Amino acid sequence: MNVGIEKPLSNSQRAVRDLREMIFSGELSAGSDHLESELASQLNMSRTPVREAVLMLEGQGLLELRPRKGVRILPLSPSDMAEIYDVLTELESLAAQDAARANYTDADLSDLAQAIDDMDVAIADSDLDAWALADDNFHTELVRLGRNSRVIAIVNMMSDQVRRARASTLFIRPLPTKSNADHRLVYQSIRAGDAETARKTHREHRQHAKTILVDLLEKHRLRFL
Amino acid sequence: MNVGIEKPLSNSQRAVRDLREMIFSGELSAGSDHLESELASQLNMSRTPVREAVLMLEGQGLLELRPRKGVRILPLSPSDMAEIYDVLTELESLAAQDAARANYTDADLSDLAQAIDDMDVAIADSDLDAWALADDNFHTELVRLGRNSRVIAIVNMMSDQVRRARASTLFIRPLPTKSNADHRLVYQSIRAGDAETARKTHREHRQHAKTILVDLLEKHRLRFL
DNA sequence: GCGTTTATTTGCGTATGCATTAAATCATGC
DNA sequence: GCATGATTTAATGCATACGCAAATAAACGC
Repeated sequence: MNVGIEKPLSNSQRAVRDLREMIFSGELSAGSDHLESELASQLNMSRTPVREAVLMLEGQGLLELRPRKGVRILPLSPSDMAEIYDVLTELESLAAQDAARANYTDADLSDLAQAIDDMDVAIADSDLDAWALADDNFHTELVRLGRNSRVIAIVNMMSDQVRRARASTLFIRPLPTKSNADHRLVYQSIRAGDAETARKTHREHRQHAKTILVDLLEKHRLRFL
Repeated sequence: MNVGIEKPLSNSQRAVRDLREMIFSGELSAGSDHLESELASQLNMSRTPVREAVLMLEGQGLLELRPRKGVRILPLSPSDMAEIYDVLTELESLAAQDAARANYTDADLSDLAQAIDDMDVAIADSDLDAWALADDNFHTELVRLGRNSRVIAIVNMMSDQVRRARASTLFIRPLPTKSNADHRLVYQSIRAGDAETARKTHREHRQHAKTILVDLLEKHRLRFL
């Protein structure tokens, strides 16, 4: 176990962590520009590690480096969300299929099952934050079970981008009371080793989620997040 | 048109370009370690832009930064190749489907058709390099037609990694005489607007290519590329 | 000899300063 | 009044320097 000893994070690592946090929290809002030197002084370090962090986050698609204009926090349009959801749909479905083929024991799948149960509880409590957390856990765990490190990396990256939008989208959408039935079906297919059903079910689930979300964004005229 | 005027590339951009080239050409071989300062002097610049380039390439999965051990050019195992092919399969199939839905004109699809014709010629000539180039073009164009910028970015990234292995794999595999029939079928489905067939056909094509390649690597005991 | 400690080397992370160059501002002519 | 070119401003890209920590070598005790 990790016994409390925190390894001293390097400044550039701190910068990555803190900048991500600032982006997710909205402290750095989408579309806003920031000079390297400003960020550096906010984070109490020199430009060098900030620059390195910014370079990495640019690779993650969270921001954009525009020489002499500053660092721009990338906004997400509905069509960006559509793109992201399409990628997530394909790769998570692959993960579901691979997970089903892996002959996992119930113990291996316990985290997945737990996430589903947590979502049920959250829905019963109408606790949107808890639901969002459990939903994250479900998808993270599903992808982990697929055991494709590239898929895991890409899905995490895309999920990060979605996470930013969640603050705005979470409270305008209806409680996803039905969606957990899909989750359970995916879970059972994996458990049963039925790769085709796992894949197909998850795929349809994700496609449905996409249309719901995109329609919602359009309806609320949320052009950018 | 771009009339010959080349904008002066920044040093870190040059570093990215040159390091990539050195990796693809094998000048920096898979598994080898290199100090930042060595690379810097090879590229005639200071450590700073090299470091920035390395950071970006690390995000692309081409190398790994191991403090005090140097920059490690990442080797690709057969299971890495399997992972990559799985991702490519899913995302390219998505692109094929989306392309079919886009109602492209023959003119829009001319590059795709051209790539297929080029492959035919290359196969007739037994020109493996020409075939590889045309094959690249086909896949690049297919994904471009899918019009999902994230898919394009990810596929390019994964293709880069495959490209490194091609030098080793190209000459041990049989001439892909049959594969072009698949390409044509995908093309025709896109042209006909038959998204399901385009998707399914390309998917099967890619899965087939994966098993061929992975088997070949195993058979030749190519543990790392 | 061999394991342990201490010295030395060396590569990295970061700070800093400067030259470059794009943007912004201003001046000038039409 | 507007456009165009000159001038100023300022953010960046990069080189350089330095301290720290890790790796290696050397010295030492057993």
